[in-house]
Amino acid sequence: MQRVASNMVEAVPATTPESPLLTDANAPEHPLPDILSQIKDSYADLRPAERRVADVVLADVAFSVDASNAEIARRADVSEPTVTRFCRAIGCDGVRDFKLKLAQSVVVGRLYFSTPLPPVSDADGSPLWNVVFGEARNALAAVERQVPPSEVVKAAELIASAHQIAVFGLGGSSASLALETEQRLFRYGIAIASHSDPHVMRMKASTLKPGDLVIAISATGRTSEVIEAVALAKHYRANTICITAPDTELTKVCDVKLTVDIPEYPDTMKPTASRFAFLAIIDLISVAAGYRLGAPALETLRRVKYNVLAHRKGKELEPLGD
Amino acid sequence: MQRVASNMVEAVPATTPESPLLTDANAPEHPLPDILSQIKDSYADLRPAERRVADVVLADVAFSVDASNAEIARRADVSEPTVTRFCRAIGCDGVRDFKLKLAQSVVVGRLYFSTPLPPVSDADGSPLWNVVFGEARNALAAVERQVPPSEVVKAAELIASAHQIAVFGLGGSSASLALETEQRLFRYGIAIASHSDPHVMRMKASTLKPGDLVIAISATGRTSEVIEAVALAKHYRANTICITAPDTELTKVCDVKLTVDIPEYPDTMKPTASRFAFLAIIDLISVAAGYRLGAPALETLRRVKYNVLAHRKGKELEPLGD
DNA sequence: ACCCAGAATGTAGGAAACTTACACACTTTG
DNA sequence: CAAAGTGTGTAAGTTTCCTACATTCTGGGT
Repeated sequence: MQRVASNMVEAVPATTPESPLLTDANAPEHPLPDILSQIKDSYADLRPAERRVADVVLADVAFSVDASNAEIARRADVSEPTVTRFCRAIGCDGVRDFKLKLAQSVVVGRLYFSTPLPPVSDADGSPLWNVVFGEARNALAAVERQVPPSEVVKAAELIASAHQIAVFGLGGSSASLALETEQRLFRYGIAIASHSDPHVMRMKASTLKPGDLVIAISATGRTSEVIEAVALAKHYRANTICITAPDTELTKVCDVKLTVDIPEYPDTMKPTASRFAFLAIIDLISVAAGYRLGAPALETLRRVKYNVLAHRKGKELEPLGD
Repeated sequence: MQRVASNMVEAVPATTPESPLLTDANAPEHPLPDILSQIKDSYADLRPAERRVADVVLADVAFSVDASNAEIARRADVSEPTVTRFCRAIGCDGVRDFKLKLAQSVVVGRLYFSTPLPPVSDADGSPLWNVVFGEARNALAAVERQVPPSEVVKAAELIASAHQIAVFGLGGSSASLALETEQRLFRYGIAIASHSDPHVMRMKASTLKPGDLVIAISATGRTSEVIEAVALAKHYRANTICITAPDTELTKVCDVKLTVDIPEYPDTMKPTASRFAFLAIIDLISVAAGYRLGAPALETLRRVKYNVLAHRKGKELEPLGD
């Protein structure tokens, strides 16, 4: 069943699927809409003409906020009702509601790029700082609440008992998080390698055997290359762990799912706060795995640390940082 | 002279007093509205009936955003045109425009308040969790307290004006943070590359010229390879920024020093929490650099982000990596 | 005290934006 | 190759908002 008949849609007021994104209990009022994401999410369900509308909106959000139904329709080369239907399809009450939400979603972007760098004040006020730190904290809190310790323990067990581990992450943040995971775990004497090239990922995946493990990292959970590589690994009976957003494609092909939903101010321009959350998850599983490995890991760690220190002309004791 | 005759107002299209808040020439489009303040500011100039409207709006912003002209009029016990006039009086084009800006102001307000901070969850978790999260939070707080915005701004200026940028980070965390920095900044269309091989670092450093920039990342601030490479870069008159611990060797060879001292619980198993701090610093400088670069960066970023959502198979809008 | 300018506000008609209902065109399938 | 069904546009509502004008109120001058 693809989608309900359009007639039905027009008749029924609007079931309001209620974006599952932000189902937080203590949400302030409106759970701060992320229309742009909603558009992207429902893009697959849209009909051709509606997609043209989506393209127009995504291509020039600023225009769409001010434009009227008719103007958008003209630019997308569709009829006005199609625009209305588009708005409904992505979960709004109508064009007005849509434009309102769209207007709200561009605010965050303005904040980041309203050229004069608003309050440069050294004091406290700058909303920029508030947002960066606030979201980082929220991300941590989200992990704390949403990631069940039992899953972390499961992940640690898989890590501790794996013959070898492959970490997959594609694109900016995920790639560096994958690298970070590798760096954390190899210190325990684990055979681990991170990959951020789709081809290499697939090649690696097809070499895996039972007892091997894949850790997949994706902020969106929809990166098809990663999903395919993981599915491939699974086909060869390797175990799979994902660190991603909940209820996404990626979670479906993984044994252990470490997921967080980060309530975030939606803005494409802004660095995503999920990196903080994922970093925390990586810490959790590596610490847990470290303890799980017990003595051998400790010994390895000690040796690594010793050599690092020695190499540094043995100045002082340091955390295993760099 | 109190205010112009209302007839005049209705005749003249709208002089648009142009909010003096953000009078930047090359502001993207709209200067991010703060209607609530505008209402309060112009309250004195309002006519009695309009003030009733202002009261109603201020008393229940959420209602006003959704309500129609008529509903607001009824609640304020005035006629619809009065509501329209009120909107004009505070500098909007009309009721529609007013509601749009009001909706945006609500978001802006939330940004300022930031972190309603969800109740920091209980302490019953395992000590492992408490340590990981506790230290991550401490790290963020340390950045907030110790890193002066002025230094961040200086760093952003250097980044924005650099011909090319090299990021140096050696070893586990620093290498992935360097990669992360590269990923964040290249989105602005900056020529940037990260390096985590000592030899390559030195080679790169010796190719630098005045106007180029090095960003050095080190948790300890004592990684000799990095320090030497930075010194080499400095010898060739490149600018240098470091992200590291305060008062270390590395800071001595850098122009802009972004340092934090993270008090850590010494546990060999636990990865250093400074990574959270450094990640936050990277966010800050990249956001600030985005501001500094202004419109061109915005456009580049928009293109990147838009194209990252590829229309693959003409079907789904999916991310090309995260 | 009265009247009159002019400001303040409401009323009503009309314009614009948005929505609904329906019809036509184009697929898909038996 | 028809029949069912889906997708989209046309045209006619409906709501929402705005303009023009009428009315009421206010304050000052005589």
